[in-house]
Amino acid sequence: MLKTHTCGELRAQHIGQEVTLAGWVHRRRDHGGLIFLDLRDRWGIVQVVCDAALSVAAHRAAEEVRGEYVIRVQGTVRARPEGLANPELPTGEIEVAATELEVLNPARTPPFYINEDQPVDEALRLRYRYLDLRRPRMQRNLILRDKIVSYIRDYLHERDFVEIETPILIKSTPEGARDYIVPSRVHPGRFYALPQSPQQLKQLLMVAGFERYFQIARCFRDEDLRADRQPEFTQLDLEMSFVDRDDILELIEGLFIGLVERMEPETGKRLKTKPFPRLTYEEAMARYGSDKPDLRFGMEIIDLTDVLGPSDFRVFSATAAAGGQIKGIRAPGCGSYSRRQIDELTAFAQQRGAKGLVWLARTSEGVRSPIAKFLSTDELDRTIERLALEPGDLGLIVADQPSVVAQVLGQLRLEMGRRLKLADPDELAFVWVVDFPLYEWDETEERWSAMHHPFTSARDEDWKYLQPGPDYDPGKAKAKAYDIVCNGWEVGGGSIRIHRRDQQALMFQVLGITPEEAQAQFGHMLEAFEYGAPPHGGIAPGIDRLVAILAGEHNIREVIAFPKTAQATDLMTGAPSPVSQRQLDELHICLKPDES
RNA sequence: GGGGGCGUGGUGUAGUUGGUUAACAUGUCGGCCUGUCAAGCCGGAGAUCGCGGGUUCGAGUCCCGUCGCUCCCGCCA
Repeated sequence: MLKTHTCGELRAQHIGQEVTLAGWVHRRRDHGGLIFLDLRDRWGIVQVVCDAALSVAAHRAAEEVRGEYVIRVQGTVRARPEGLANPELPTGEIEVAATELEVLNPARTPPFYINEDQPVDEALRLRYRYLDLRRPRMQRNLILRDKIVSYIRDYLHERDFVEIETPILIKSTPEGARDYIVPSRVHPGRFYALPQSPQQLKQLLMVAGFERYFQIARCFRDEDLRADRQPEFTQLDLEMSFVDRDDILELIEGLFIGLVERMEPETGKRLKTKPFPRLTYEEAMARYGSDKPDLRFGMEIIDLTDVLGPSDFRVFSATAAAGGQIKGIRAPGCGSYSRRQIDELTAFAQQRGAKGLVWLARTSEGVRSPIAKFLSTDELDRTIERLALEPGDLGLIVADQPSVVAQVLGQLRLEMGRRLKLADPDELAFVWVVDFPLYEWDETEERWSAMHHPFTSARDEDWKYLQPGPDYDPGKAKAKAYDIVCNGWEVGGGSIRIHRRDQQALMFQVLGITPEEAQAQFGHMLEAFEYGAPPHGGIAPGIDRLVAILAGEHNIREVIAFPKTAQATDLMTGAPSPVSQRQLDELHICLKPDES
């Protein structure tokens, strides 16, 4: 090693020791005959004093040194003079008096500050990611990520799980997200796909008899990005045999509770409730307008259809008559919102599909609302009571089809929560959402599609909705599927799988996949199920999202060493980039004329 | 594919209803300086205001297009 100690470890106990340090020059303070260097390595910062009176050579070398130079220093640890300790620094009691200073490598002036936590344009950070990663924020986040992954591995190994790698080059399947595909050189015109998740492979590992499998798995989806979505991301992929839903839920709940509590000293994040509450999908949609509700605050959505449906206000009565809903939320203390603020909220609601937004402010005198004149005293009183409006509160009401009402009020709830700062940033509100529908209707393709994926089991009592016959009604079938949600982020999802060939065939039939197509695309799965597949199920929590939440970051790029931009490019390497004609030829690929 | 936001010395920002030489902080370079720790003091350099076009006597400012970054909708089994 080029160093005997790390910069961060030196304390008063080391006083008198000869040490050799190596690291980056964090800051330099030149007093003429005396130069102070703050030397930084991964473990911390220590002050090096280069005194011309002590070593002319070290002092002369320090005069040439600049920020981010890589240097090696030999010297003696000594106590700082009386009253000159720096309480801001863990090493602040001491300093290293340099006897020798060697520049291992000079550095150009960095394009942005490394020694200050000043905001920098993200494009610049990504272009010079290796410099960005030197900064304390990214060092902290990536080290936290390592601790989290390490905790997860320990937890699962203690419970007899086996970590098994699965291939990155696999077969493309039409279901789900758009695949990243890789051309085959050996087989002209054929392609591999990168896994959207190791879903089928982990199920086959259950057929193989491993019973408890996990993997910290990279997954790839060629879809547009979001703050919580990257084209490649990492999942804790996990599968167990001979389990039912609650076995998976209890395993993961134990993992997350233990993880959060272990990490609390450095994250400052604490659980809002344990054990985790459970909501059915229906409840979540009805009460929070979302299948990933932020439960750090209340502001539940209240059903007013029975109160306002019969009213003389045409919008309400017409909506109720058409099978729609009238629902509202209470925005505490917003009764004094100006016309302008109300207009903003109305525009917000309309952008999300509402035809309009009805508001109702309770004042000390009574009620102020554009629709007050259409409502009877009784209807008004019952609305106020149902919404629990206190004087000074604002009620926001939407009338529409249930999906629109949920969408709009769910978003409005989050928006009001933000405005009123109702969510505690240091609180983690985990919640299970269970009993998802097995299918959702795809409007554009006019067919049923799997809400989770086509290997998800229906609830035992719901298989009848898939059987051709009088009970056939796929929309009614609920799945043995579950999501773990935290602070409004979907942190993971899973299900109990189908393990019988007849049930899998039924599933494909409802999805409109013919037996021939099923054979071509999933033949290996169907065949495997004929060789003694155990009942099994699993879950796949997203590591990036989990780490981001624990790190207090609002974007998963902050917990990924080398992320892509929102346009799925890598500003550091320039990927994606053109390739040579020779490479294309080898792969039997011909570009369209306007795209080459 | 659609909508919103941002783009001004290396970095972070200011720049009024269009009006003289584009301002501030910090960094950077040079000088002075032996107890600083965001060191201090003095001096210097550094911007075709993302790019292209238009309106105008005059554009950082207004309009159109375009590029980049970002957030959201669609999409994400």
